[in-house]
Amino acid sequence: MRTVPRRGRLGLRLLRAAPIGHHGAPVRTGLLMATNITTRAKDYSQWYLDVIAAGDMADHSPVRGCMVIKPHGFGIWELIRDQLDARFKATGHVNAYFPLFIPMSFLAKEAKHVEGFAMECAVVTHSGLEQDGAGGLRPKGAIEEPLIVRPTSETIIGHMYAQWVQSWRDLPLLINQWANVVRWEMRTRLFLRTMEFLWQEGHTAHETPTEAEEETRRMLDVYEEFAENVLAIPVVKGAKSAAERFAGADNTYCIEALMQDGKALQAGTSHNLGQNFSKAFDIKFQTRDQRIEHVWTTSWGVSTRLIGGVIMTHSDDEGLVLPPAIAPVVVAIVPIYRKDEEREAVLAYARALMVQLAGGEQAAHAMGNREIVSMLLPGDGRRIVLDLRDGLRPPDKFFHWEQRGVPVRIEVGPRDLQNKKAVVVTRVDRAKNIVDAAGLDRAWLQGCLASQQQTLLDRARAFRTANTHSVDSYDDFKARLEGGGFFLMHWDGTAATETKIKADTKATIRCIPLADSIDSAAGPVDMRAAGTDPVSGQPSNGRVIFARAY
RNA sequence: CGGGGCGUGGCUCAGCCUGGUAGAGCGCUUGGUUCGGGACCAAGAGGUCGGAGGUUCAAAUCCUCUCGCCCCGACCA
Repeated sequence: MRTVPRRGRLGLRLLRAAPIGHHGAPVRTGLLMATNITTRAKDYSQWYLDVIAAGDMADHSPVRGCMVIKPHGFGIWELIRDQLDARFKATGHVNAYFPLFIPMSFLAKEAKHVEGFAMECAVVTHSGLEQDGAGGLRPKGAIEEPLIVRPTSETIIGHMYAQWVQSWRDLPLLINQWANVVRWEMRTRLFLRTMEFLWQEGHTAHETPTEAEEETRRMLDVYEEFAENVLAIPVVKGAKSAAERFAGADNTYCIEALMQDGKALQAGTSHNLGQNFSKAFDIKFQTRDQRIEHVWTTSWGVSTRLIGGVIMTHSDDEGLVLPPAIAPVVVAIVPIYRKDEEREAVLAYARALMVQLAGGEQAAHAMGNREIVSMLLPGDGRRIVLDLRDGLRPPDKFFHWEQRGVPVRIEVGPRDLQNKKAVVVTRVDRAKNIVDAAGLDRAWLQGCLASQQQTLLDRARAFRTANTHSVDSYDDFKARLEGGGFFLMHWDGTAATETKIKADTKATIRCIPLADSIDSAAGPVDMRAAGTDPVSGQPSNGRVIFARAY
């Protein structure tokens, strides 16, 4: 149930922005705060849902656990997809498409895989419908072998690879697919966990275990670089413990991020599947020395969950904050005028500004709403919009674009026209500045966006560092866990200890970091130094990251 | 799947206990005044109260079942 304060007739509009905002950074006061968004402090889960609603990103579907991704949310996904895809291509991968339906028998071929996914598979058992005699319909014919809707595609791709690979000359096989998958989840959350979600899954086959491991690590590096440079989300690369490993993998690597509420989010995974699937699906090749061997495979993926991670990393109590690199709209120009004479002059001024920002004359198009005119930024899919809606007054438009996370808002009115100025408001800090309109060109925009991108990454990194703690006693760990964050703690490497900690505290090993040193609130922490597991008292080879996770 | 909460115009909710012919605010439409951080006036449109059964002269209200959503647990990208 929503508990959002309703916008009152008088009183609530006078609420002021809290002096402490995102990540403790000061927020400029004097700006009204959103009244349709629950604050993070009051109810984090509700805040998350409110931000999505106010940002017009997604809607609930009539089917439980599924979501509709609305144009603004999908625009974010398109920018993620395109920029990731470019990185996959640059590392030698090509795209293909494998089918949604997988024969049920395929899943059974890899023992651990079936164990991991059996319970969350949607199963197609019938084809066709017939009247049920009570005004409704019922499934008609049972099909011979039930089909499962892919929860992931290792099996069907393994089956195909077995037919495509004969020789070492066919390797490596480097294929990615952009697809939807279905996992029958008990509990769902928009973007973070829905029954159907969009993702990419890379599936590669290699000649040697070394190559497969290199590929696994290479794609992990791609994810890390992408998360930091495009999503502005700092991540820790690491290996999963056996308990958290992908069903069917020899080794799973991941990138882990820390959300504003102190919970961890697995943002991407890369698996070294060894020969598990090649043996299950008989993917064999003739080696350079004329032996027959099974290939070594990998798989790696990121999903629409990344959007949830972006929301929970950057957004504030005023709504969505987007890293400019994935903002479908980067600039919203809001014209301000009173009289008709002013209107014409201001609109002409605003239009000229839009052209100047876009870097030259080009066709403008209505974006959905006929009164919102847009120009594409040359060279990428992002837009500058000019908000000509007559029915809304400027403040309404300010909130509209602010809550959608648009990085730059430019207000132009009669005073600006007279002085050749414009009011520029940046989303990351809500700072308002009056600047010379002549300087607002494409180069300026690129600089402004780059600077906001950097601010977001720096801010998120500082937050993570401040919420990363080295702990040496179990009591200390348990005491501080409620405050959230990453906990760097010694672990004896046994599943028993891991299970006990999870049962006691709900915290899990997020990863065994690859880095030798990790920054904590108290300074760099040596992850490799030997020590003692505070839970079991057994010796430990190094620290791992514990946290409560999404 | 267990525990809790909730389904009433597009949104947020009142009405339910104590049955009697459906309300408010916001939003939307039209006209006017407005417009630099969520305006105001006037006139309108819009709901068989999640669904199905039942009790009753009469059900948003009582009973049963069911569907969905949110929160908390067990499982997961």
